[in-house]
Amino acid sequence: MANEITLSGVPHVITNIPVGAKPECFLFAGCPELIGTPFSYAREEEVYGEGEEAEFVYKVLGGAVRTHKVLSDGRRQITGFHLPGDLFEFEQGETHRHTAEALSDTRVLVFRRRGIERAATRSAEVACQLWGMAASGLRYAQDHMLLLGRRSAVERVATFLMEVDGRLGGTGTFDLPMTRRDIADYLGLTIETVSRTLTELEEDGALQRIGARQVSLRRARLRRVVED
Amino acid sequence: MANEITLSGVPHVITNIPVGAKPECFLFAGCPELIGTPFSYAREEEVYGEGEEAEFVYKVLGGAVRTHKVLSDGRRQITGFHLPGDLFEFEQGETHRHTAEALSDTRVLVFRRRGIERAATRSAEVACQLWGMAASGLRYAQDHMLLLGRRSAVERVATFLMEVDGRLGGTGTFDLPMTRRDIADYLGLTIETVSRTLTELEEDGALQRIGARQVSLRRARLRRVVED
DNA sequence: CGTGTGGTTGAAACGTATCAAACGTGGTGG
DNA sequence: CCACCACGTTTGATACGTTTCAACCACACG
Repeated sequence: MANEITLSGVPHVITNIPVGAKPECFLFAGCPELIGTPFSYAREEEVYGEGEEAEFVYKVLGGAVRTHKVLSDGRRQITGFHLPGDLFEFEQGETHRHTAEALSDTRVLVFRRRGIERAATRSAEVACQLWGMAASGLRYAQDHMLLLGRRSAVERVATFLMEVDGRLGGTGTFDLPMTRRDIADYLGLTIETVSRTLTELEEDGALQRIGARQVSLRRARLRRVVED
Repeated sequence: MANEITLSGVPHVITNIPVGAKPECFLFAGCPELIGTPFSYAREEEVYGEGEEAEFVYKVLGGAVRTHKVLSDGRRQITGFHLPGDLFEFEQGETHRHTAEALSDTRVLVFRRRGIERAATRSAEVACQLWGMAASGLRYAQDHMLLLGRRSAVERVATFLMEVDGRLGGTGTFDLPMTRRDIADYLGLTIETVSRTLTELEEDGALQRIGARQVSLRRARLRRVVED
């Protein structure tokens, strides 16, 4: 992986613009001054921790990342899964409000927050893009509030499966990239409830499972369960 | 109330800049081109409904507004209470993702979304302010996810009381501006549980009540309950 | 072929929801 | 001015869904 120096797990960005940078190196399409540096994390490796200084913004190239918050007694709430193409931790503020960890071996692009902020203060277009991304993150979070506050376990799991399916291409058949624990901590349930709910959905013919990870959704039936 | 024409409940903004506009008419300090128009809503009146075209951004001057989402069977999740000074519905997008209603008689300033977007595309500073506001809304929503997904009823109510206290001046004694139903729908509980939890907290000496609305918090004890 | 990790299943406990009734307070009309 | 009504709140008894604790299973890995 070029353009990268690693020093005790922390990415050190080379600031010179590499010649012939590929388009996917950019933060946004049409913003060539913001070049990311590739970086990799192993399965379960921490990308950053809550409270740490927020120096970078991340864009997932391959693999997946989860961001979460924890209470002192260990209760955990996952606030998002970040799949290829997603940007995360582009909020403002000095320190990280989450911990981020790689679900599987993951490649990301890191962008200096400084550079992004400088670009935003100079270019209204960049700033508007950032506004838009924060706004869509907010919409997503508000939808998830409704799920956490008001939906039953079956509804949560069914919603989750349809969401992952959509983000993974919408074929209806895919491998869950996360463990039961991650799903539970995302949905505000326990692993046992997630597991039981999956078997229940399978018995109702709303999905089929092959092994623990692969699922084939009967989307019409799942939609009936969610039934906005 | 000057500079206002009402037509079937919808505010119609006068686009001429009024001479001698007061500073609190502005969306941000130091952005004189964005002038708001005052408007009022009665208790329980709808400000806008989910799915409607999003034409305005709102800033609360007095009173309070709640924004919520509903499922088809009536289950409701309040995503935020908006008190004097707060801006809301400044996200991007064509249509409203929430319904907004006045908790009590409420005065707001409305700003044309068009004008704000135009200002944002022209001024990086404006766009950065909007980015910042969306980002802080996102942080707030993520904290609330942790509450809804992982905290018990007592913790939710205690957190809520401390939050309202902080936003109402932090004196420890205040009148709750919303009903038990609103509190319940904000915290993902039922009104009965909210009520029982309040009596429980009172019995534990964590607060005192006068009537249904006024509370005096023993903040040290409440903090022990929350105990991040 | 054992060992570890993640997943499933079962039984019982727990916390919150549900249903129902009583209470209190503020507003209205006699 | 007081009686009455309506609405929001509190309290009680019971039901239900999810969690907890425990055992078991399946698969990957050394």
